[in-house]
Amino acid sequence: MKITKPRGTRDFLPAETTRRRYVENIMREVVKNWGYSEVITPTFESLDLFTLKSGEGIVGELYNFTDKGDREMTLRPELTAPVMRMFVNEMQATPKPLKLFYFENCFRYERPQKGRFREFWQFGVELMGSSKPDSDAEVIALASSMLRATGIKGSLHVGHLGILRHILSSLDNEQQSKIMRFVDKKDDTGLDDYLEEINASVDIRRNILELICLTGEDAVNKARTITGEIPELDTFEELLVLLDAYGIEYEIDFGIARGLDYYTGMVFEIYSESLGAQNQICGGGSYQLIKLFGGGDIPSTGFGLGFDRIMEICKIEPKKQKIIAVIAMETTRIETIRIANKLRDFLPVHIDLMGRNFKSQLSYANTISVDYVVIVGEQEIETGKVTLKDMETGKQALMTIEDVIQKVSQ
RNA sequence: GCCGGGGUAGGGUAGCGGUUAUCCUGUGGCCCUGUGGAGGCUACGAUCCGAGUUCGAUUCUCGGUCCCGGCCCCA
Repeated sequence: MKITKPRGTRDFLPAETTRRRYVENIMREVVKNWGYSEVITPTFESLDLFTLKSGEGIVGELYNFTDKGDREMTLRPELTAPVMRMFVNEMQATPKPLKLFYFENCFRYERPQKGRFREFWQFGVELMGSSKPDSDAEVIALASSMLRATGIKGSLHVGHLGILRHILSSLDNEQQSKIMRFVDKKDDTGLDDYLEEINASVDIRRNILELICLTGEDAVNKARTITGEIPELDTFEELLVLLDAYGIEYEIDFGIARGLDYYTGMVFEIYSESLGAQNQICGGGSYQLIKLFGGGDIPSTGFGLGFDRIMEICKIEPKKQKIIAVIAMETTRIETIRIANKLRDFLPVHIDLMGRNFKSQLSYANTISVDYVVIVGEQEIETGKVTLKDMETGKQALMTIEDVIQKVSQ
Protein backbone atom coordinates (compact mmCIF):
# COMPACT_ATOMS: atom_id res chain seq x y z
CA MET A 1 0.00 0.00 0.00
CA LYS A 2 1.25 3.37 -0.99
CA ILE A 3 0.93 6.12 1.56
CA THR A 4 0.55 9.61 0.18
CA LYS A 5 1.29 12.80 2.00
CA PRO A 6 -1.61 14.55 3.70
CA ARG A 7 -3.54 17.02 1.66
CA GLY A 8 -2.12 20.50 1.54
CA THR A 9 1.33 19.43 2.74
CA ARG A 10 4.48 19.31 0.68
CA ASP A 11 7.70 17.37 0.47
CA PHE A 12 10.68 19.53 -0.22
CA LEU A 13 13.34 17.80 -2.30
CA PRO A 14 17.01 18.67 -1.84
CA ALA A 15 17.14 21.46 -4.43
CA GLU A 16 14.06 23.18 -3.08
CA THR A 17 15.12 22.70 0.52
CA THR A 18 18.44 24.32 -0.24
CA ARG A 19 16.68 27.25 -1.83
CA ARG A 20 14.29 27.63 1.10
CA ARG A 21 17.10 27.55 3.64
CA TYR A 22 19.06 30.05 1.62
CA VAL A 23 16.23 32.56 1.53
CA GLU A 24 15.39 31.87 5.16
CA ASN A 25 18.96 32.68 6.13
CA ILE A 26 18.91 35.93 4.21
CA MET A 27 15.82 36.95 6.16
CA ARG A 28 17.32 35.85 9.44
CA GLU A 29 20.39 37.96 8.77
CA VAL A 30 18.22 41.01 8.29
CA VAL A 31 16.16 40.66 11.49
CA LYS A 32 19.24 39.87 13.50
CA ASN A 33 20.86 43.03 12.27
CA TRP A 34 17.86 44.96 13.47
CA GLY A 35 18.41 43.51 16.91
CA TYR A 36 15.58 41.00 17.10
CA SER A 37 15.92 37.70 18.96
CA GLU A 38 14.45 34.44 17.83
CA VAL A 39 11.98 32.48 19.92
CA ILE A 40 10.41 29.07 19.50
CA THR A 41 7.03 28.13 20.90
CA PRO A 42 5.30 24.73 20.93
CA THR A 43 3.93 23.29 17.72
CA PHE A 44 0.64 22.66 19.51
CA GLU A 45 -1.15 24.70 22.12
CA SER A 46 -4.39 24.71 24.06
CA LEU A 47 -7.31 25.27 21.77
CA ASP A 48 -8.43 28.08 24.09
CA LEU A 49 -5.45 30.21 23.14
CA PHE A 50 -6.81 30.65 19.65
CA THR A 51 -10.52 30.74 20.39
CA LEU A 52 -9.78 33.46 22.92
CA LYS A 53 -8.01 35.47 20.29
CA SER A 54 -10.16 34.81 17.24
CA GLY A 55 -13.47 33.45 18.49
CA GLU A 56 -15.08 30.02 18.45
CA GLY A 57 -15.61 30.31 14.73
CA ILE A 58 -12.01 29.47 13.88
CA VAL A 59 -12.22 25.96 15.27
CA GLY A 60 -13.44 24.83 11.87
CA GLU A 61 -10.17 26.00 10.36
CA LEU A 62 -7.94 24.35 12.93
CA TYR A 63 -6.13 21.05 13.18
CA ASN A 64 -7.47 20.44 16.65
CA PHE A 65 -7.59 17.23 18.66
CA THR A 66 -8.23 15.88 22.11
CA ASP A 67 -5.12 14.41 23.72
CA LYS A 68 -5.01 11.31 25.88
CA GLY A 69 -5.59 13.40 28.97
CA ASP A 70 -8.81 14.76 27.46
CA ARG A 71 -7.30 18.18 26.83
CA GLU A 72 -8.47 20.18 23.85
CA MET A 73 -5.39 21.01 21.80
CA THR A 74 -4.60 22.33 18.35
CA LEU A 75 -1.67 22.64 16.02
CA ARG A 76 -0.87 26.35 15.92
CA PRO A 77 -2.55 28.22 13.06
CA GLU A 78 -0.35 31.29 13.56
CA LEU A 79 2.33 32.54 15.90
CA THR A 80 1.27 35.87 17.29
CA ALA A 81 -0.98 34.33 19.95
CA PRO A 82 1.65 31.79 21.08
CA VAL A 83 4.28 34.50 21.36
CA MET A 84 1.92 36.69 23.37
CA ARG A 85 1.13 33.72 25.61
CA MET A 86 4.82 33.10 26.11
CA PHE A 87 5.35 36.74 26.95
CA VAL A 88 2.59 36.70 29.55
CA ASN A 89 3.81 33.40 31.03
CA GLU A 90 7.47 34.21 31.37
CA MET A 91 8.69 37.47 29.89
CA GLN A 92 6.67 40.25 31.46
CA ALA A 93 9.58 41.58 33.47
CA THR A 94 12.02 41.81 30.55
CA PRO A 95 13.24 45.27 29.50
CA LYS A 96 11.20 47.12 26.90
CA PRO A 97 11.07 47.35 24.02
CA LEU A 98 11.13 43.62 23.56
CA LYS A 99 11.98 42.64 20.02
CA LEU A 100 11.26 39.06 19.00
CA PHE A 101 11.06 37.10 15.79
CA TYR A 102 10.04 33.60 14.81
CA PHE A 103 10.14 31.36 11.80
CA GLU A 104 7.99 28.26 12.14
CA ASN A 105 5.44 26.10 10.42
CA CYS A 106 1.74 26.63 11.08
CA PHE A 107 -1.32 24.55 10.28
CA ARG A 108 -4.74 25.47 9.05
CA TYR A 109 -7.49 23.17 7.90
CA GLU A 110 -8.40 25.01 4.73
CA ARG A 111 -8.91 24.28 1.09
CA PRO A 112 -5.49 24.38 -0.60
CA GLN A 113 -4.98 26.71 -3.53
CA LYS A 114 -2.23 28.81 -5.05
CA GLY A 115 -0.03 30.08 -2.24
CA ARG A 116 -2.19 28.42 0.39
CA PHE A 117 -1.33 25.15 2.08
CA ARG A 118 -2.43 23.29 5.16
CA GLU A 119 1.09 23.37 6.49
CA PHE A 120 2.83 26.63 5.77
CA TRP A 121 5.68 28.69 7.14
CA GLN A 122 5.46 32.10 8.74
CA PHE A 123 8.26 34.49 9.41
CA GLY A 124 7.14 37.10 11.88
CA VAL A 125 8.21 39.82 14.21
CA GLU A 126 6.65 41.20 17.39
CA LEU A 127 7.80 44.40 19.04
CA MET A 128 6.37 44.82 22.50
CA GLY A 129 6.27 47.68 24.94
CA SER A 130 6.06 50.79 22.81
CA SER A 131 3.06 52.54 21.37
CA LYS A 132 5.11 55.19 19.62
CA PRO A 133 4.95 55.62 15.87
CA ASP A 134 8.68 54.93 15.95
CA SER A 135 7.94 51.28 16.66
CA ASP A 136 5.35 51.08 13.94
CA ALA A 137 7.77 52.64 11.50
CA GLU A 138 10.56 50.28 12.50
CA VAL A 139 8.38 47.25 12.03
CA ILE A 140 7.22 48.35 8.60
CA ALA A 141 10.75 49.23 7.60
CA LEU A 142 11.97 45.86 8.78
CA ALA A 143 9.34 43.99 6.79
CA SER A 144 10.15 45.99 3.74
CA SER A 145 13.86 45.50 4.24
CA MET A 146 13.44 41.74 4.52
CA LEU A 147 11.54 41.63 1.27
CA ARG A 148 14.09 43.80 -0.45
CA ALA A 149 16.85 41.46 0.71
CA THR A 150 15.13 38.59 -1.06
CA GLY A 151 14.72 40.61 -4.21
CA ILE A 152 10.96 41.00 -3.95
CA LYS A 153 9.14 44.12 -4.93
CA GLY A 154 5.86 44.40 -3.07
CA SER A 155 3.48 47.27 -2.82
CA LEU A 156 3.12 48.53 0.71
CA HIS A 157 -0.22 49.87 1.91
CA VAL A 158 -0.34 51.68 5.24
CA GLY A 159 -3.39 52.77 7.15
CA HIS A 160 -4.62 53.60 10.60
CA LEU A 161 -7.70 52.11 12.18
CA GLY A 162 -8.14 54.96 14.64
CA ILE A 163 -9.40 57.22 11.92
CA LEU A 164 -12.14 54.97 10.69
CA ARG A 165 -13.04 54.10 14.26
CA HIS A 166 -13.34 57.77 15.05
CA ILE A 167 -15.93 58.20 12.33
CA LEU A 168 -17.79 55.16 13.56
CA SER A 169 -17.60 56.04 17.24
CA SER A 170 -21.29 56.80 17.53
CA LEU A 171 -22.20 53.28 16.41
CA ASP A 172 -22.23 50.20 18.63
CA ASN A 173 -19.45 47.64 18.63
CA GLU A 174 -21.18 45.08 16.51
CA GLN A 175 -22.05 47.61 13.85
CA GLN A 176 -18.46 48.85 13.85
CA SER A 177 -17.11 45.34 13.41
CA LYS A 178 -19.42 44.63 10.54
CA ILE A 179 -18.53 47.84 8.79
CA MET A 180 -14.81 47.12 9.26
CA ARG A 181 -15.36 43.78 7.56
CA PHE A 182 -16.98 45.30 4.53
CA VAL A 183 -14.23 47.87 4.33
CA ASP A 184 -11.55 45.23 4.63
CA LYS A 185 -13.09 43.24 1.79
CA LYS A 186 -13.49 46.36 -0.32
CA ASP A 187 -17.10 45.36 -0.70
CA ASP A 188 -18.58 48.77 -1.44
CA THR A 189 -22.04 47.61 -2.37
CA GLY A 190 -22.24 45.40 0.69
CA LEU A 191 -21.12 48.35 2.78
CA ASP A 192 -23.69 50.61 1.21
CA ASP A 193 -26.47 48.14 1.80
CA TYR A 194 -25.44 47.64 5.39
CA LEU A 195 -25.28 51.37 6.11
CA GLU A 196 -28.74 51.63 4.63
CA GLU A 197 -29.89 48.73 6.78
CA ILE A 198 -28.72 50.23 10.07
CA ASN A 199 -29.99 53.59 8.98
CA ALA A 200 -26.67 55.35 9.43
CA SER A 201 -26.63 59.10 9.29
CA VAL A 202 -25.81 60.85 6.04
CA ASP A 203 -22.64 62.25 7.62
CA ILE A 204 -21.31 58.87 8.64
CA ARG A 205 -22.05 57.37 5.26
CA ARG A 206 -20.39 60.13 3.35
CA ASN A 207 -17.38 60.20 5.67
CA ILE A 208 -16.74 56.49 5.46
CA LEU A 209 -16.99 56.34 1.73
CA GLU A 210 -14.76 59.35 1.30
CA LEU A 211 -12.17 58.17 3.78
CA ILE A 212 -11.65 54.71 2.39
CA CYS A 213 -10.82 55.95 -1.06
CA LEU A 214 -8.34 58.60 0.02
CA THR A 215 -4.88 58.06 -1.41
CA GLY A 216 -1.79 60.05 -2.26
CA GLU A 217 0.31 62.62 -0.47
CA ASP A 218 -2.60 64.77 0.45
CA ALA A 219 -4.61 61.95 2.00
CA VAL A 220 -3.93 62.97 5.58
CA ASN A 221 -5.04 66.52 5.02
CA LYS A 222 -8.14 65.38 3.24
CA ALA A 223 -8.85 63.05 6.12
CA ARG A 224 -8.57 66.02 8.45
CA THR A 225 -11.34 67.81 6.62
CA ILE A 226 -13.50 64.76 7.29
CA THR A 227 -12.68 64.06 10.90
CA GLY A 228 -11.40 67.38 12.16
CA GLU A 229 -8.35 67.49 14.42
CA ILE A 230 -7.87 64.10 16.04
CA PRO A 231 -4.71 62.75 17.68
CA GLU A 232 -4.77 59.63 15.49
CA LEU A 233 -4.08 61.71 12.43
CA ASP A 234 -1.15 63.42 14.08
CA THR A 235 0.31 60.07 15.06
CA PHE A 236 -0.22 58.77 11.58
CA GLU A 237 1.48 61.79 10.11
CA GLU A 238 4.46 61.23 12.41
CA LEU A 239 4.61 57.68 11.19
CA LEU A 240 4.72 58.81 7.58
CA VAL A 241 7.57 61.18 8.31
CA LEU A 242 9.51 58.30 9.82
CA LEU A 243 8.78 56.05 6.87
CA ASP A 244 10.12 58.75 4.58
CA ALA A 245 13.24 58.84 6.71
CA TYR A 246 13.64 55.10 6.23
CA GLY A 247 13.34 55.74 2.52
CA ILE A 248 10.33 53.53 2.07
CA GLU A 249 7.74 53.83 -0.64
CA TYR A 250 4.19 53.39 0.54
CA GLU A 251 0.64 54.05 -0.36
CA ILE A 252 -1.76 55.48 2.18
CA ASP A 253 -4.80 53.25 2.42
CA PHE A 254 -7.47 53.90 5.02
CA GLY A 255 -9.34 50.95 3.62
CA ILE A 256 -7.16 48.39 5.41
CA ALA A 257 -9.22 47.15 8.30
CA ARG A 258 -7.72 43.73 9.10
CA GLY A 259 -10.95 42.37 10.49
CA LEU A 260 -10.18 41.79 14.11
CA ASP A 261 -10.89 43.98 17.07
CA TYR A 262 -7.53 43.84 18.79
CA TYR A 263 -5.80 45.92 16.14
CA THR A 264 -5.51 49.35 17.67
CA GLY A 265 -3.88 51.78 15.27
CA MET A 266 -1.42 51.40 12.46
CA VAL A 267 -2.13 48.59 10.01
CA PHE A 268 -0.23 47.60 6.89
CA GLU A 269 -0.26 45.03 4.17
CA ILE A 270 2.17 44.20 1.39
CA TYR A 271 0.95 42.72 -1.87
CA SER A 272 2.70 41.15 -4.76
CA GLU A 273 1.50 40.55 -8.26
CA SER A 274 1.67 37.19 -9.99
CA LEU A 275 0.39 35.25 -7.04
CA GLY A 276 -3.20 34.76 -8.12
CA ALA A 277 -5.92 35.22 -5.57
CA GLN A 278 -3.60 34.98 -2.58
CA ASN A 279 -1.51 38.02 -3.30
CA GLN A 280 -0.84 39.28 0.21
CA ILE A 281 2.65 38.39 1.32
CA CYS A 282 2.80 40.37 4.54
CA GLY A 283 0.35 41.82 7.00
CA GLY A 284 0.77 43.55 10.29
CA GLY A 285 -0.11 46.37 12.59
CA SER A 286 -0.23 47.52 16.15
CA TYR A 287 -2.42 45.57 18.48
CA GLN A 288 -3.43 44.97 22.04
CA LEU A 289 -3.52 41.28 22.84
CA ILE A 290 -1.50 40.81 25.99
CA LYS A 291 -4.29 41.97 28.24
CA LEU A 292 -6.59 39.43 26.65
CA PHE A 293 -4.19 36.69 27.73
CA GLY A 294 -4.05 37.91 31.28
CA GLY A 295 -1.01 40.17 31.07
CA GLY A 296 -0.54 43.90 31.51
CA ASP A 297 -1.49 46.74 29.26
CA ILE A 298 1.37 46.31 26.83
CA PRO A 299 1.09 47.82 23.36
CA SER A 300 2.60 45.74 20.60
CA THR A 301 3.23 45.93 16.92
CA GLY A 302 4.32 43.25 14.50
CA PHE A 303 3.85 41.46 11.24
CA GLY A 304 3.74 38.04 9.67
CA LEU A 305 5.31 37.16 6.33
CA GLY A 306 3.99 34.28 4.26
CA PHE A 307 7.22 32.46 3.57
CA ASP A 308 5.73 30.06 1.01
CA ARG A 309 4.39 32.89 -1.06
CA ILE A 310 7.75 34.58 -0.87
CA MET A 311 9.37 31.42 -2.16
CA GLU A 312 6.98 31.38 -5.09
CA ILE A 313 7.88 34.80 -6.31
CA CYS A 314 11.46 35.13 -5.24
CA LYS A 315 13.84 34.14 -7.97
CA ILE A 316 17.17 34.15 -6.21
CA GLU A 317 19.23 31.00 -6.41
CA PRO A 318 21.73 29.89 -3.79
CA LYS A 319 25.36 30.12 -4.75
CA LYS A 320 26.57 26.67 -5.62
CA GLN A 321 29.11 25.32 -3.22
CA LYS A 322 32.06 23.44 -4.65
CA ILE A 323 31.94 19.73 -4.01
CA ILE A 324 34.45 16.99 -4.49
CA ALA A 325 34.51 13.22 -4.96
CA VAL A 326 37.37 11.03 -3.83
CA ILE A 327 37.86 8.06 -6.09
CA ALA A 328 39.29 4.85 -4.77
CA MET A 329 40.77 1.75 -6.29
CA GLU A 330 39.88 -1.65 -4.93
CA THR A 331 43.17 -1.63 -2.98
CA THR A 332 43.05 1.93 -1.70
CA ARG A 333 39.65 2.16 -0.03
CA ILE A 334 41.06 2.55 3.47
CA GLU A 335 43.43 5.28 2.46
CA THR A 336 40.60 7.02 0.64
CA ILE A 337 38.59 7.35 3.82
CA ARG A 338 41.51 9.02 5.58
CA ILE A 339 41.91 11.48 2.75
CA ALA A 340 38.20 12.20 2.51
CA ASN A 341 38.12 12.96 6.22
CA LYS A 342 40.87 15.53 5.88
CA LEU A 343 39.08 17.22 3.01
CA ARG A 344 35.77 17.26 4.88
CA ASP A 345 37.07 20.02 7.10
CA PHE A 346 36.90 22.26 4.05
CA LEU A 347 34.14 21.20 1.68
CA PRO A 348 31.56 18.48 0.99
CA VAL A 349 33.23 15.23 -0.04
CA HIS A 350 31.73 12.12 -1.62
CA ILE A 351 33.32 8.69 -1.56
CA ASP A 352 32.13 5.55 -3.30
CA LEU A 353 29.57 3.58 -1.33
CA MET A 354 28.38 1.36 -4.16
CA GLY A 355 31.47 -0.72 -4.76
CA ARG A 356 31.83 0.78 -8.21
CA ASN A 357 34.85 0.37 -10.40
CA PHE A 358 37.10 3.28 -11.22
CA LYS A 359 35.34 4.31 -14.37
CA SER A 360 31.89 4.16 -12.86
CA GLN A 361 33.00 6.24 -9.91
CA LEU A 362 34.25 8.89 -12.25
CA SER A 363 31.08 8.71 -14.26
CA TYR A 364 29.00 9.06 -11.11
CA ALA A 365 31.08 12.05 -10.03
CA ASN A 366 30.24 13.59 -13.35
CA THR A 367 26.54 12.84 -13.01
CA ILE A 368 26.27 14.57 -9.66
CA SER A 369 28.40 17.39 -11.13
CA VAL A 370 31.21 17.57 -8.65
CA ASP A 371 33.76 20.27 -9.27
CA TYR A 372 36.82 18.16 -8.57
CA VAL A 373 37.74 14.56 -8.10
CA VAL A 374 40.67 13.35 -6.07
CA ILE A 375 42.07 10.09 -7.35
CA VAL A 376 43.65 7.86 -4.76
CA GLY A 377 45.40 5.06 -6.60
CA GLU A 378 48.33 2.85 -5.86
CA GLN A 379 50.68 5.05 -7.84
CA GLU A 380 49.60 8.05 -5.80
CA ILE A 381 50.00 6.30 -2.48
CA GLU A 382 53.53 5.26 -3.38
CA THR A 383 54.48 8.89 -3.92
CA GLY A 384 52.49 10.14 -0.92
CA LYS A 385 50.41 12.33 -3.16
CA VAL A 386 47.02 12.26 -4.89
CA THR A 387 45.75 13.29 -8.28
CA LEU A 388 43.45 16.29 -8.37
CA LYS A 389 41.28 16.49 -11.44
CA ASP A 390 39.27 19.55 -12.36
CA MET A 391 36.07 18.16 -13.80
CA GLU A 392 35.31 21.23 -15.82
CA THR A 393 38.59 21.55 -17.64
CA GLY A 394 39.53 17.88 -17.41
CA LYS A 395 43.05 18.85 -16.35
CA GLN A 396 44.70 16.90 -13.60
CA ALA A 397 47.91 16.98 -11.60
CA LEU A 398 49.71 15.06 -8.89
CA MET A 399 49.97 16.94 -5.62
CA THR A 400 49.93 16.65 -1.83
CA ILE A 401 46.73 16.79 0.21
CA GLU A 402 47.75 20.20 1.47
CA ASP A 403 47.99 21.46 -2.08
CA VAL A 404 44.58 19.98 -2.84
CA ILE A 405 43.08 21.77 0.14
CA GLN A 406 44.66 25.00 -0.91
CA LYS A 407 43.51 24.66 -4.46
CA VAL A 408 39.90 23.64 -3.87
CA SER A 409 39.13 25.98 -1.01
CA GLN A 410 40.04 29.12 -2.89
C1' G B 1 -18.65 24.10 2.65
C1' C B 2 -19.16 25.37 -2.86
C1' C B 3 -17.54 25.67 -8.36
C1' G B 4 -14.31 24.45 -12.68
C1' G B 5 -10.06 21.56 -14.88
C1' G B 6 -7.13 17.33 -14.15
C1' G B 7 -4.69 12.13 -12.40
C1' U B 8 -0.90 6.42 -17.39
C1' A B 9 6.71 3.97 -14.62
C1' G B 10 10.85 8.50 -10.33
C1' G B 11 10.02 12.90 -14.13
C1' G B 12 7.70 14.07 -19.09
C1' U B 13 4.21 11.57 -22.43
C1' A B 14 1.13 8.31 -26.42
C1' G B 15 -3.13 5.31 -26.70
C1' C B 16 -9.38 6.97 -25.75
C1' G B 17 -13.74 -0.13 -25.72
C1' G B 18 -9.84 -5.70 -27.20
C1' U B 19 -2.25 -3.24 -27.56
C1' U B 20 2.96 -7.62 -25.10
C1' A B 21 0.09 -0.18 -22.74
C1' U B 22 4.01 3.90 -26.73
C1' C B 23 8.15 6.93 -26.74
C1' C B 24 11.70 10.21 -24.20
C1' U B 25 14.22 10.69 -19.76
C1' G B 26 15.89 8.58 -15.16
C1' U B 27 18.06 4.84 -11.98
C1' G B 28 21.09 0.02 -11.39
C1' G B 29 24.42 -3.29 -14.04
C1' C B 30 27.53 -4.48 -18.24
C1' C B 31 30.39 -3.43 -22.81
C1' C B 32 35.20 -0.82 -20.14
C1' U B 33 38.72 -3.35 -12.52
C1' G B 34 43.59 3.99 -13.88
C1' U B 35 40.12 8.46 -16.39
C1' G B 36 33.70 11.37 -16.82
C1' G B 37 30.12 13.71 -20.34
C1' A B 38 28.78 10.15 -26.29
C1' G B 39 27.12 5.31 -27.88
C1' G B 40 25.39 0.13 -27.47
C1' C B 41 23.23 -3.81 -24.52
C1' U B 42 20.45 -5.16 -20.23
C1' A B 43 17.53 -4.76 -15.83
C1' C B 44 13.91 -1.75 -12.95
C1' G B 45 9.48 0.73 -13.35
C1' A B 46 2.80 3.00 -14.56
C1' U B 47 -3.10 3.07 -16.15
C1' C B 48 -5.30 7.15 -8.41
C1' C B 49 -9.11 4.05 -5.48
C1' G B 50 -13.97 1.69 -5.53
C1' A B 51 -18.50 0.47 -7.83
C1' G B 52 -21.37 0.18 -12.41
C1' U B 53 -22.15 -0.59 -17.95
C1' U B 54 -19.91 -4.39 -21.23
C1' C B 55 -18.17 -10.82 -23.47
C1' G B 56 -14.13 -7.31 -22.47
C1' A B 57 -12.66 -0.76 -19.26
C1' U B 58 -6.50 2.83 -19.27
C1' U B 59 -10.65 4.30 -22.46
C1' C B 60 -17.68 5.05 -21.01
C1' U B 61 -20.88 6.30 -16.25
C1' C B 62 -21.16 7.27 -10.98
C1' G B 63 -18.90 7.91 -6.15
C1' G B 64 -14.48 8.80 -3.44
C1' U B 65 -9.52 10.62 -3.15
C1' C B 66 -5.49 13.61 -4.43
C1' C B 67 -3.46 17.67 -7.53
C1' C B 68 -4.19 22.57 -10.02
C1' G B 69 -7.11 27.06 -10.11
C1' G B 70 -11.30 30.00 -8.22
C1' C B 71 -15.41 31.22 -4.35
C1' C B 72 -16.05 31.48 1.03
C1' C B 73 -12.53 32.45 4.74
C1' C B 74 -7.96 34.58 5.64
C1' A B 75 -6.13 35.14 12.66
